[in-house]
Amino acid sequence: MKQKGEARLRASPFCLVHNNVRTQALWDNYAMNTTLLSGLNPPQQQAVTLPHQSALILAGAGSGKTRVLTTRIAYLISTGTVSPHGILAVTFTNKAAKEMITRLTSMLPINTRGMWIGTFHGLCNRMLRAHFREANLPQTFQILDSGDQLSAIKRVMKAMNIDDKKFIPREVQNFISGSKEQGLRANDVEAYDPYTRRKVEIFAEYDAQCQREGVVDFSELLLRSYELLSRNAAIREHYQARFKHILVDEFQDTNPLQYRWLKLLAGKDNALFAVGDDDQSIYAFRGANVGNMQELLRDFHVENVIKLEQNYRSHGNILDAANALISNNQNRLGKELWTAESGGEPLRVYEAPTDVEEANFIVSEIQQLKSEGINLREIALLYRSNAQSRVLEHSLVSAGLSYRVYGGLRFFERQEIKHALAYLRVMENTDDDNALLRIINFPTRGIGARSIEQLQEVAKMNNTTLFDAAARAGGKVSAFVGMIVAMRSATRELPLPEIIGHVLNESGLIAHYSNETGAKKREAEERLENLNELLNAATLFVHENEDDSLTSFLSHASLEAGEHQAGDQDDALHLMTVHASKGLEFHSVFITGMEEGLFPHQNSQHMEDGLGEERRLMYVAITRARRRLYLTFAQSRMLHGQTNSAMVSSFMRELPEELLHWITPRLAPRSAFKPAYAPYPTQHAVADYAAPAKRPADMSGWRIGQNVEHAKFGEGVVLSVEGNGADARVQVQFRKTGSKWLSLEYAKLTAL
DNA sequence: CGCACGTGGTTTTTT
DNA sequence: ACCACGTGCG
Repeated sequence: MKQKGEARLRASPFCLVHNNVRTQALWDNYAMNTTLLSGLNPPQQQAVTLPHQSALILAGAGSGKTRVLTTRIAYLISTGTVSPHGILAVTFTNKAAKEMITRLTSMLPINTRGMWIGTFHGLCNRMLRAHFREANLPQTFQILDSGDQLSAIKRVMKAMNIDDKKFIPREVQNFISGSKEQGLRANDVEAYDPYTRRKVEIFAEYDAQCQREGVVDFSELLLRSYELLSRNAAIREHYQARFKHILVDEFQDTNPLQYRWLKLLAGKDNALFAVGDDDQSIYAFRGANVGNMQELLRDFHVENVIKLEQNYRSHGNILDAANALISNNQNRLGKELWTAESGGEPLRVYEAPTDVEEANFIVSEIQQLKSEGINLREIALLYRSNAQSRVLEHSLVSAGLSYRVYGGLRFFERQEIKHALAYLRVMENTDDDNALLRIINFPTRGIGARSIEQLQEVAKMNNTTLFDAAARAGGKVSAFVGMIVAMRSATRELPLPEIIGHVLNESGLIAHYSNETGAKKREAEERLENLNELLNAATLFVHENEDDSLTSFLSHASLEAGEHQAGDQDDALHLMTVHASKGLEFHSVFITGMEEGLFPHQNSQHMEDGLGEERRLMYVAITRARRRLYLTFAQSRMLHGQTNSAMVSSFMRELPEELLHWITPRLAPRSAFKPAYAPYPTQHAVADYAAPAKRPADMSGWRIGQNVEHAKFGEGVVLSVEGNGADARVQVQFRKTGSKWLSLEYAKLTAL
């Protein structure tokens, strides 16, 4: 066994010899490392065993990215290259961080304590808690989630007397977060027009308000941490001396601020090990900058990019389709997936007349798959936008198939949970006006809008927080203050779950929901269950965390809004957006709504590299499938209450025909195009429906899919036909001018 | 205070 | 079509 491992290592050009330091520890762990490395392919081994230098690992879908990342850490530690203390591993989601810890625990005989493994936000929070004074924050600073941030912005705008019609709070929020993600404070933003200047003023006021109230939003966690490191040499040097190895997952998703944060921590001596896939960059819309990959190569003098191109997930045809599609993108770092598996099945394509029929087809296929023994949990229905799930759900319910929709409201975002947490937050930090406003009159205790306004005026006049103003008020307001103070002293010595139990009762939340009757009864019962679940979450938290303080739990609640729900066990279909599917895999995948305007989405056209991002999204969707992939589309679909006709997605034409099996009659072959127009036929949705045998010409003489020419509008394709005789109208999608309804009595249409 | 009605928005979303 | 949110009335 040992011999075999040794032979393999010798045979590999990427063996331990890379590591020039022949430490005793290395030798001791030789056997262990052969185990660690066995089963890795050569590029994976090369990545895992790289010497102390910065590296970019281009890891394709299903190429063992997480495995390489965790094995790298295990390798560094077991060879004695670095102690756990010197490891910083960063992810984007809590799920990914947990996964990494779980895998490491199973690989290493030591526990992961000492390493910093977590999300960007989690780690920044940790750092700010450790240096709250230097970061100019109260010890018990609270974290605003996006909802909290939005209400805080609305409050600022109200105080500034700003018309929320002219300045839409949501947009201001994007502006503020967007700026911070670029590393910009209000006075760093260059504003050349009055509108932007006003937004900058709101930005500045908002930050001032957050500072007064002792709260930070998500991007503030990062920015504040970045500023702490850049301004405080002692702290910066401390962490630079500590984290010899910095490892980043999903590097293509980093925003400019996150990249600067990483650079600062890496300093000039530490190794940044970045794993990512430019072809799976699908979060540009929220500030991710794929360009960071090229910058990394330059800034860190990365000499060799290691590519992980062997895919262990999908059959050949699926990969071939993905490769063909993504090859249409520009400026790729370059990478082509391959597999040792055979070609497998062709991709199945289905064209439905309507979205409802598309859903019905999917249901019947699922029933077929089910009868073949495929578990429902191994099947995913993917769509570009959430609105599409509705029709699918309807059909699934009728067919009695169980399913789970991902991406709904999460646990800590539920109203009743937010209320309960708000009580706890005010107890922790009375300056948190956001939290105070949420609960001062919930459950209702006779403190109306008028009283609250008065409080706000008093607070503003005396330059204090609402709680201080409330403490000086009388009547019901002072009763409220008394309640908070009493809660705080009554729970001072209690363990976390008991603190929460006390607050749930004393606040009147339990009583409030218990008293609901009539139409709201059911809803209230569910809310009570969730409050009970909050107690369970607290109990679990105490078990799992060393620091089981209330502050720590509240951070946890903000940073980890809670995995979607329990119920992972039951065998149910997965319904989700393509975005949400990243990182997952299924035996069978349905990519639904393959229509121009939907996927690629219409709005992507106005954005730089919008089509490229949509194509990457499609690439992600395709590569989720292990064995079987369906692509379905509908000629007409109900959207925003209106039935729309659409052409098939231009992406369909980017898939090699020989990989496709058309269940419905297939589209006209590529030769039917005249590529005289734009390089991508998206703007001028190209006419390419073959005459489907099933749909004969109707009384009007025109049939759907017919290629036509109009004297004025040029070439197009018939999307639908309506009415007869003098009333007959046809809807035509023209290459150049979009779709139009034409009355057949007047329009001069010629068949092509 | 709570309900009824009106309005705006509806690509993707983690922290 | 549908949902979330805000305002105004009883």
